[in-house]
Amino acid sequence: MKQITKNIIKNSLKRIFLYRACLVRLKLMGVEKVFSYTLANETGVTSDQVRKDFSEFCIKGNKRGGYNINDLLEKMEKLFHRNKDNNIVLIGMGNMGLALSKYSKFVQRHMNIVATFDIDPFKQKMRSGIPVYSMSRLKEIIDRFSVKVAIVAVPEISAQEVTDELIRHGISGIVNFAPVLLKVSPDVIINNVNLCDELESVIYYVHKQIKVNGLKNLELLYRDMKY
Amino acid sequence: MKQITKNIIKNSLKRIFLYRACLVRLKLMGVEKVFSYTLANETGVTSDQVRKDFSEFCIKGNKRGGYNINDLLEKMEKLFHRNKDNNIVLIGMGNMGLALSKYSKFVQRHMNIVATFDIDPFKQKMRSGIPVYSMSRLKEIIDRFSVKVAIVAVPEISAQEVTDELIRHGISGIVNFAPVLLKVSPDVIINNVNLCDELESVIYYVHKQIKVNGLKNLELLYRDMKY
DNA sequence: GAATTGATGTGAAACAAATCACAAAAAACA
DNA sequence: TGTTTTTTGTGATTTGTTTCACATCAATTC
Ligand SMILES: NC(=O)c1ccc[n+]([C@@H]2O[C@H](COP(=O)([O-])OP(=O)(O)OC[C@H]3O[C@@H](n4cnc5c(N)ncnc54)[C@H](O)[C@@H]3O)[C@@H](O)[C@H]2O)c1
Ligand SMILES: NC(=O)c1ccc[n+]([C@@H]2O[C@H](COP(=O)([O-])OP(=O)(O)OC[C@H]3O[C@@H](n4cnc5c(N)ncnc54)[C@H](O)[C@@H]3O)[C@@H](O)[C@H]2O)c1
Repeated sequence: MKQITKNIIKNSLKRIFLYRACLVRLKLMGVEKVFSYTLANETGVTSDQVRKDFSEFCIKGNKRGGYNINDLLEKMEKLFHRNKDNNIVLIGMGNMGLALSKYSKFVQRHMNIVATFDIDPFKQKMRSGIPVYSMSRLKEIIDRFSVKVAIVAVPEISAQEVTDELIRHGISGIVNFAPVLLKVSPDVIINNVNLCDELESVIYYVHKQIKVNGLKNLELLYRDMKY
Repeated sequence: MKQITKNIIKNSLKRIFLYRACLVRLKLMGVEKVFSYTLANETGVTSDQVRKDFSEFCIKGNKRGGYNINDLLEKMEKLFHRNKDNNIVLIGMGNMGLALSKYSKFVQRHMNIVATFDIDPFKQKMRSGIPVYSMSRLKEIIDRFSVKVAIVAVPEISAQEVTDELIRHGISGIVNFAPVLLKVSPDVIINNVNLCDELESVIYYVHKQIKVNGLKNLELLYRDMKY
């Protein structure tokens, strides 16, 4: 039986995001050049790891000269298709959907939520600048804005049905906030975000730490915390 | 240079959460017994993996008889300290904080947000049933409810300062929604949730898939999606 | 009650990821 | 110009994780 994924984000990709955030910060501070160990220090990984990660994504620096921040950022922009805008739709304008629709960082990173959708007629009005449509207009909007990626923030019970509809209309990547495992064909990318699990795992490690050694057993922690 | 962690959640622990969610569902449907391959099918992993994961957490079943769902759930409850309630504080009652404070699944899983905090006086009133306090009452509440875990949902710029204060008052685990790497001593558990990165990674894989082979190169995807 | 069947549990093997170690290249300096 | 220094880039090694393979046990069948 073949293993299907739940967590599509490779660690190397996650780290690339970390490096980039760090580069943006450094650039704002007027820094122009970094070495692998600069990034390593800032992000808590090793300098070897930084270079290996860059190597994996075919990012090259200058022997002895480190990396030019602008170059690096430009390469990353291209890698993540951030030269052009990415249009996103969001389904479910409840508590979570509303928060996400107001989040300005998405736009800053060229991820535009062009429209949101909800079955509840009371929610179908302009909220926080982004229009809230009824589900009947889903196909129209997806086509008009060439949307490929969607955020699912509907209740657990509706998530599969909404997903099926999205895929039918041409969506091929989904960030899913509902705590269910969506059943999709393997050419659709699903990234599940389960905040209960995130919180619970912290509780697990905190309790474990307290139990083992009154808040002080670092060795054991390190073993579990490595990834 | 030692590698510090960013992603504290081991995959085996994440999978245990998956299994549990599945068990709860099956129990509601009246099922009493599962085999490793039942869970495997439902969660998209292999049955070997299920058994190995259980083995790691010292969970035992019955030779040939599979696992009794009630037993299994009980063992997991204990493993995750869900027999007693876990009190949580939430800092930052903006868009994200508000959504989280209204999320009913936390309570269902015995994770109680006992109080929320904000510097903005306009937000310091009862909202959604949970009180919003000024930061001056942080220590009092943490002590009163023996809080060990906090959710940080303040802007990037304030996250480190808030974290330092939390730790000073005895918090030892944090779920952090601000897109910054918090600097803490290694006995504090930090779990960073970065929703921009989660969305962006989906975009990355979707674009890659399209580029490589007009939406059809599964082999390559599988390689990237494995974890 | 022996033989068969169908599951678990776990060492061994295969695979993947991270770390190490060092060659190569470029800058600095003598 | 030659030597030293510094940092990249990447094979080799180590460490960690998943998959495989099978011994083990318990239920079922004959
Ligand atoms: N609120 C949180 O902090 C939080 C945290 C983690 C996960 N989640 C998950 O995110 C999802 C949404 O949570 P929420 O708190 O915003 O819930 P909510 O009930 O506030 O909002 C859900 C929205 O989805 C809409 N909806 C329902 N069925 C729909 C359908 N078939 N098509 C379109 N829209 C539909 C509803 O009208 C509602 O507006 C849930 O699955 C929840 O488990 C929420
Ligand atoms: N809104 C989202 O969907 C979303 C998504 C991902 C990440 N985030 C992150 O979560 C955090 C909060 O986002 P948001 O959209 O809710 O922002 P927001 O501005 O709506 O809310 C932030 C809240 O924190 C309070 N605050 C500021 N400084 C504080 C301090 N020192 N102590 C206590 N409270 C303080 C503010 O008064 C405000 O109420 C940010 O770091 C953001 O990047 C938000």
